[in-house]
Amino acid sequence: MPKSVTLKDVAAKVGVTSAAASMALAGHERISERTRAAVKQAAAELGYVPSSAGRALRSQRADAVALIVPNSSTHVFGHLYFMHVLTGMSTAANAHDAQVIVSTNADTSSGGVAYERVMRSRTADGAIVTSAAIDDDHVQGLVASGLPVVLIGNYPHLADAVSVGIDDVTATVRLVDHLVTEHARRRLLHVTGTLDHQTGIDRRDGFLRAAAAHGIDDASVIEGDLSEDSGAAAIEQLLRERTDDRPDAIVFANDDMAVGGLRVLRRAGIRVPEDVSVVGFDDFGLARVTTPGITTVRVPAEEMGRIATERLFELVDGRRTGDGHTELPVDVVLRGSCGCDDDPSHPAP
Amino acid sequence: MPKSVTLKDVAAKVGVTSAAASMALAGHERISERTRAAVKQAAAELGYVPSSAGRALRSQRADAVALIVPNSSTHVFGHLYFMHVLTGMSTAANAHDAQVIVSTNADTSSGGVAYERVMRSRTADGAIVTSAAIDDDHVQGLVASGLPVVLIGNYPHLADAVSVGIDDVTATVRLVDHLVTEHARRRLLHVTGTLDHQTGIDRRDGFLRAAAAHGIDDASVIEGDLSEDSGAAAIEQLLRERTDDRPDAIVFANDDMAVGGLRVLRRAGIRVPEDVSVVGFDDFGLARVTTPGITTVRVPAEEMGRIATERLFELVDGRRTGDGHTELPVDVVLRGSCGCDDDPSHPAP
DNA sequence: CTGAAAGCGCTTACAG
DNA sequence: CTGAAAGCGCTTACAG
Repeated sequence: MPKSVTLKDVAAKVGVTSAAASMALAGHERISERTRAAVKQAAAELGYVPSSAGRALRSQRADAVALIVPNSSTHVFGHLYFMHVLTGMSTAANAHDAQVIVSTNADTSSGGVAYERVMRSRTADGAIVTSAAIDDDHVQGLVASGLPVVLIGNYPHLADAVSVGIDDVTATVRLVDHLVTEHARRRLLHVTGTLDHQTGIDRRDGFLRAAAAHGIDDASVIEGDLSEDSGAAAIEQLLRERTDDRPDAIVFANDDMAVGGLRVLRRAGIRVPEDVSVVGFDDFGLARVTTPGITTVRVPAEEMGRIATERLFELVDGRRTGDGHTELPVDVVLRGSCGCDDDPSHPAP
Repeated sequence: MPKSVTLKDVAAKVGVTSAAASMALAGHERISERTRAAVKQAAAELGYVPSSAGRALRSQRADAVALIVPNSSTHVFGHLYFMHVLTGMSTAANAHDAQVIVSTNADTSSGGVAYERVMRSRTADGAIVTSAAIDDDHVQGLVASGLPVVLIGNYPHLADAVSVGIDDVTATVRLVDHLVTEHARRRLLHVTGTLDHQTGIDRRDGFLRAAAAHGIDDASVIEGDLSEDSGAAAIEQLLRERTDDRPDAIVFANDDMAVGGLRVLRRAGIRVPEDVSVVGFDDFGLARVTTPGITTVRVPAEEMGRIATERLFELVDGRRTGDGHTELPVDVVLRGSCGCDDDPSHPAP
């Protein structure tokens, strides 16, 4: 049982009131230097640490920010993406002496419970929401309520929200440009992400727009759900339904699906990149490790988490009004799966 | 600005005191059923959610548990391992209506700040500590202080700690047994993990013990640090220093290093598994995705996180005394890198 | 200038 | 049985 050392204990040891001790620790002018030093020493000796509950109640501030993850399914939660976002959040939160809370819905049925509880119980001063579906009412509600919220991603229908994201359309256009220009691919297939998320729509639109710009009007699209299995299923469907005139380039909306697709292609004896180019999206770790490595777009998830959290503190501190979108640049990472040389250098130790 | 709805607001709406409203919401007998219903309805209408600070201050309980990650380096933090542990923690914490706090040291120099602050500020009722080094004084201090702490891993020198882990020695023995018995490998190399962590020592000891049991007395060992690069560096060293009598089986202390090693072997034109068998440890995601897939030990990280958190709540609630180790079973997962058939089935959707 | 009360939101132990 | 005070730990606004 931790006998919590309270401010009163520190004060008693020095012989002042707890109010005085509080001011002394805060370095307040009105406390004599002598007393300040004595209080600080007593606090150190007793191992005093302010009670977060007491401080929070008094200051109406939790000194904590929450990461809200809409669906807690292992599929989504297991994603390296969240680890990167969380790392970025931690960096920013540490700089502000704030805690990071991770909030998940236990099951999908419980809907917005994680949202509501974290926010209104004032357990956190604000929240980062990522991977929210376009029609997720809870996000709408949160943003509309005026609570400090920063979204990661693009939410064109929530114009007055603060958000941080990348340009999925342009990034996908660059992938397609590369396939057409550098590798002379023209029979294009796109396996989409979840189309109830803006990223899914944007990457598909980028694909279609780029194909059209190159005068390719028979580009095809299969719907996926970002899981490795759905990537595999899409390619199985392709091989089953189209025995000739198969694509010579496949643009997967993320690396997980590309991994599943590569597996099916390999089993079918179709060579990558000789017979078909493959590209993915994300570069959170998988794409570097497959054979061949997957050409992809590197999404700066950690930086997104960090910047989103900085924006959130600006909001919480009232240093910023409640709108504005920050767009981060992305890089296309060329590896073997598109037909480029697989990066022969190995990362410096 | 979130105009927090307080218990007083709810009480005022119904015309009772906030004390009465509190009891009504708690379903206390002494409040008439009629009033109870009225209060509950008012609370719902106003969107009342209890203030976590008020409740925490009063009840001396934060209803939160912390995951303490000793070194925040991206290398460690980025690991899928933590995501799995965090998922398990969330499951258990949700069941107890508690929040999950992730606490990291901003930089390695700041030592035990994350430990001390989280715990003594009573921001969390207890903590899970994972991946702590053997000589980490902070862990010792935490455990000794009597605060509720559950460790993930094996800490033989902290006999009175509550911990959850696997048997790394036996698991590694099983890997070696497989290589020797099924694939007739006898020229064995082990690339270790970090030897200031018990897992590193245990996996090395398991390797050496199993080799000896098979009458192999020239098994060799190279020290690694669990990073992909150190796996690559170990194999580069091997190829440089030993031009003949090279190993026919390499046991990496984790999958990340095995990935780095596979890359170097492939560039050197050495075939896996024909020329050399490779096995790893962890199975957090990478091992399934390489070509060939990596034979490995599946560490039940999510379950470890879940069970550790359940133990922690037992400790916090006083339902358990402060010692005892829970050992979880592990499975060896056979894939192509050891010489077994690469799993031809693909996971059911 | 300094001492000590008030009050953040909550719930339980006490007084009536 | 029920009303309302007390107090968790903190810090600021107020009284002296």
